[in-house]
Amino acid sequence: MTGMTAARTPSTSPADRPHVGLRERKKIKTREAIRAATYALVEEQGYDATTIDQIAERAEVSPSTVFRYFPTKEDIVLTDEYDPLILEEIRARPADEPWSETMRYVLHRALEFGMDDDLAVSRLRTHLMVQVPAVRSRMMESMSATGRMLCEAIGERTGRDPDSLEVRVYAMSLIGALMETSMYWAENDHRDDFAALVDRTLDVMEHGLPHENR
Amino acid sequence: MTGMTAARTPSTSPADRPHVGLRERKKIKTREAIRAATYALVEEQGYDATTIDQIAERAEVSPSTVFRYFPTKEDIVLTDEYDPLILEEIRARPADEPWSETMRYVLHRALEFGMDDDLAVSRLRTHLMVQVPAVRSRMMESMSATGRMLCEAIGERTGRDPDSLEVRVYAMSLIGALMETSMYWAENDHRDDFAALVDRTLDVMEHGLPHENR
DNA sequence: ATGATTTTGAGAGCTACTCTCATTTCATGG
DNA sequence: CCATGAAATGAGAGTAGCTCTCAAAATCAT
Repeated sequence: MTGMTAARTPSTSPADRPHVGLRERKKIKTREAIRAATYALVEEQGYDATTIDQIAERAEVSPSTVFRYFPTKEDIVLTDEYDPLILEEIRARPADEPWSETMRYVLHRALEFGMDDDLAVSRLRTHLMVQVPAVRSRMMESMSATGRMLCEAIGERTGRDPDSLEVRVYAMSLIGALMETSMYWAENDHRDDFAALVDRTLDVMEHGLPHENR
Repeated sequence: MTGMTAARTPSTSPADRPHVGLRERKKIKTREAIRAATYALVEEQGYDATTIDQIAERAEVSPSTVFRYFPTKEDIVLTDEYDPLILEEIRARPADEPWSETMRYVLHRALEFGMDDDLAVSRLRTHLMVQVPAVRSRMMESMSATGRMLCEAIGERTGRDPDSLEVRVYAMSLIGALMETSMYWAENDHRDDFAALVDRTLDVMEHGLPHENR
């Protein structure tokens, strides 16, 4: 079910902005060339066996350039710029909607974006997350950034202090839960429907462990 | 030939066990020399500025030996061997005790052990956790190992499948929460009473965010 | 086209970490 | 007490991720 391709990116016409020059376009191309090269090489030889030099060679740039675009090797496979989107999505929800419903809705939206975009990449990413400790670590780092964003959102929404222990703990427990959900999904070879797993996760977060074993 | 093992006194007398030879003792000494050297150097110059060579020199071993004792630099400052202790502690609780109370009790016990042991080291560790991404990452890794242990414990205790999504999600959300609690403590310069923070954390995990802001 | 600015490539350099091999240190049986 | 085997150590070479610098090349503004 890969519907919902309605809201495309709003007009990439060149006349849209006067300053989308050749430079910007080349940068984007380079960035994607590096990522594409990395994905290909990692699938061919595995993550550890893939060196920066190889990536640079296949992407037809110098090794220096690779580091100019990505601070670490892990970042090449992990770019998630969803945070601002999620935040927007949260802000767009009616203010009187219960928080748990907002969360559920927003997460499903995020999944549509992230997975529809390229399911293969999502799978590779979660797979690497399970296999390669360095990637997993980097992923946790980036998710804890998402956690801080969540704190802000909760603060705006409920008037609570976003820096209070309670809000921070709540946000990070959610992040930890979702992290584990991704691992579970990948460990079971992506057989489950990820959205369904997320729903079960949110159930646990709302109501605790179910009393019956399944 | 056999060293006559006398009565069961858990004393550390040398004749107690025949096989705690000079070799074992030296290994322990080396291990602690490396750690002590690292702590000292890190407090003098900071984590990143401290190299393995410096550590080796101050501990009076070769750099090779440092890596023989610790797989990574982060591990030198992060050895937490508490997991088995915690597991034992959980198993020792009465089977009909509510899980949340068990958790609360066990965590407080773990704090007594970990903090009383050497408060200064606990502070340095959590401080590094906030400051140095690599240390934080490594810490998260080791805490996720604790999470898997928790899954086992929950399985034993409640008869649930320890590999089920629900149990794993619950365990990891707890781990994430406690991680954030540590960060909060360190970020506020260890001014709060850590045990009290843990209690507030467990409250959030049990009852969700409080409705009133504090 | 000219000059200013940005991006890139080349390469040196640092450090964490691995691997190998010879040397030293401890354990043990006669 | 010494000879033999096993384990720990040190020395050194090698790899790869990552940083920094500087000059060449590409793009932009006028």
